[in-house]
Amino acid sequence: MPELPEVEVSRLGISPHIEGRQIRHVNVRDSRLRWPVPETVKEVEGQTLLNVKRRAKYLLLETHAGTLILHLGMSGKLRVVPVETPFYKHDHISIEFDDGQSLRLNDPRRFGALLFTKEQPDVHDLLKHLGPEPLTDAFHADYLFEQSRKRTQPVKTFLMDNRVVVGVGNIYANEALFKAGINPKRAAGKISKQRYEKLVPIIKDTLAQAIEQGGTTLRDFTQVDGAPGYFAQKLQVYGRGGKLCMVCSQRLKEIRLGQRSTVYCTTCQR
DNA sequence: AAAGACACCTGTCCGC
DNA sequence: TGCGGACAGGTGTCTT
Repeated sequence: MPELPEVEVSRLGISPHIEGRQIRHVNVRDSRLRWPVPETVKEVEGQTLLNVKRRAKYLLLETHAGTLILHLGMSGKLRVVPVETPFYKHDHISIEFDDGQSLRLNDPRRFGALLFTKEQPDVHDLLKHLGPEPLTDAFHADYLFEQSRKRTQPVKTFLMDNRVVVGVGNIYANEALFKAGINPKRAAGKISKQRYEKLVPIIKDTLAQAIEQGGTTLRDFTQVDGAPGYFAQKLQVYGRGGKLCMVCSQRLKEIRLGQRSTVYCTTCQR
């Protein structure tokens, strides 16, 4: 279920338990993820896990021998449990450490991925074309405005394009556009710089707040598994199609853009 | 070149 | 209660 906030919360949750530990064994219980899990993931066995980084929604587990690239897809979850803990259904990967703990990847839909690269991860095919991180200074209104010129696609699908900016998934695209008062169908190239100046901080705030909230409820990944913390955040439009707008009480409209459900207020969003 | 459709897969929910 | 169909937080790849 991860959007960027949940991936970041996952990173924060697992890293204190596994960073600095030696990897004893990579147990691939089911290699049928989005791409077949390659044999090369075994190259990290015996290595010390140096750190857990994140780029977009990819988690990067770095060792001196190379980096594991892990993606949670739509339904992936991570938890840290003692190696003797019985496997759950859909526990496809178990990375076992020298202290008797293991990192489990549970992913019912198997849209997630586990890959390995010896190179710097940012030159990997999956990562090299990614746009800026939304929470860094590289993502700013001038940049987004420039990228949007001549683009006729709806602003919502534009925001969800990883080459433009990473980490804005369906929930937060809906929420940010509502807060910014922008109709998600509006052509990205026809939106003024002023409106992008309003939108960009809203995207940053929305993601940052979600990380904070997830962090409070999902801090400890050694527990069974956490409820998605960011659902605690009040979602104003996502999942509320047909219900009343929390601002103006008009009925919220639900449409599909790029095959994704899109909810907005025809009064508040122009 | 850009935009949109499709594909991958399992679980859940809704209407009949 | 059972069954078919639609849908779900992502994203690479194919088709227009």
